[in-house]
Amino acid sequence: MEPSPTIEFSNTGKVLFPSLGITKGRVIEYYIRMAPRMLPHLEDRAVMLHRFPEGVDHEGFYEKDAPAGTPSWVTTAVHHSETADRDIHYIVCDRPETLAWLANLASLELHVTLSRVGNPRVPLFAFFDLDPQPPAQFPEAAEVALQLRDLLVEAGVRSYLKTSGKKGLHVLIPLEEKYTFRQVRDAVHSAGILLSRRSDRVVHEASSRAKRPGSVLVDYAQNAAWKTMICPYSLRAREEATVSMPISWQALESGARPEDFNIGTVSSKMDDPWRGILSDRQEIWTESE
DNA sequence: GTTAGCA
DNA sequence: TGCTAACAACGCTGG
DNA sequence: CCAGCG
Ligand SMILES: [Mn+2]
Ligand SMILES: [Mn+2]
Repeated sequence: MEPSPTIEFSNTGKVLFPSLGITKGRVIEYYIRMAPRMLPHLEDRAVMLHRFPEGVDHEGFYEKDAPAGTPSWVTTAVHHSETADRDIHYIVCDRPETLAWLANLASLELHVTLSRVGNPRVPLFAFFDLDPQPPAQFPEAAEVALQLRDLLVEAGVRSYLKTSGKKGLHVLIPLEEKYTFRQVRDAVHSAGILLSRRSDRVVHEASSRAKRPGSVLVDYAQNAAWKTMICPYSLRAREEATVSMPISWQALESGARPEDFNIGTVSSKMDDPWRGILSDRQEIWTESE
């Protein structure tokens, strides 16, 4: 075991969300207080950072490879990227100190893989990424999410919902660790096709011609090894400092909105609508109709 | 935001 | 020692 | 194979 780390926080007064005056210190405090909720989703997964050292009004950058200066107590896992023909040393955020260190790097957004870093080809979830196509907004995504819920209920599946923190919604189904991404992606795609038959609002392909304005895309392509999803409770790099928030289906029906959940309103004391998700492992459903 | 490299 | 430039993503699909 | 997208 490495010695207990001490982290030197820098520029804690620097404003990262100008329109709300939120400083980096507030961001660090947020991630420290949310660590109990976030670590179960981070501790054995690769993480990708979306960093904004100059704040959300400036361009950010993604970071996968652990940067020079990564402390020795930070866990990393090597993966060889075929595309880039190089090794990537993914950060594995398996302790609160790592979360605090990432926050100090101005990693406003944390994106996680859908599989364990030690078993990257086996998905932990089926992931429905619901993307409203302008001028469609959150209400349209909510309408489609509720239709998707009905379809999944018919198939006997328990599903879990979160806001993306932007305008979309994410629906997850935790799985037995025995499927390939191909199997899961195909099942999500099929459900998208079925949903598009039931609702004119739904589109199931991301091609530019298929993405009709005002529709909601059921984006199945995110179900792949080394693709990522915004981590539950991660901040989003938006002016409003919103959070990707796990919510109940009941809350969605009652008119919950993405902007209800932000750095000022979210705490780890709130009820957890995702309690038990990581042990609620289910079989892939088979659709009828 | 941090580090490597150079004056 | 102090300053500054460089650097920080890739997997997947459609065409 | 490349461009575009998330
Ligand atoms: Mn999305
Ligand atoms: Mn998407």
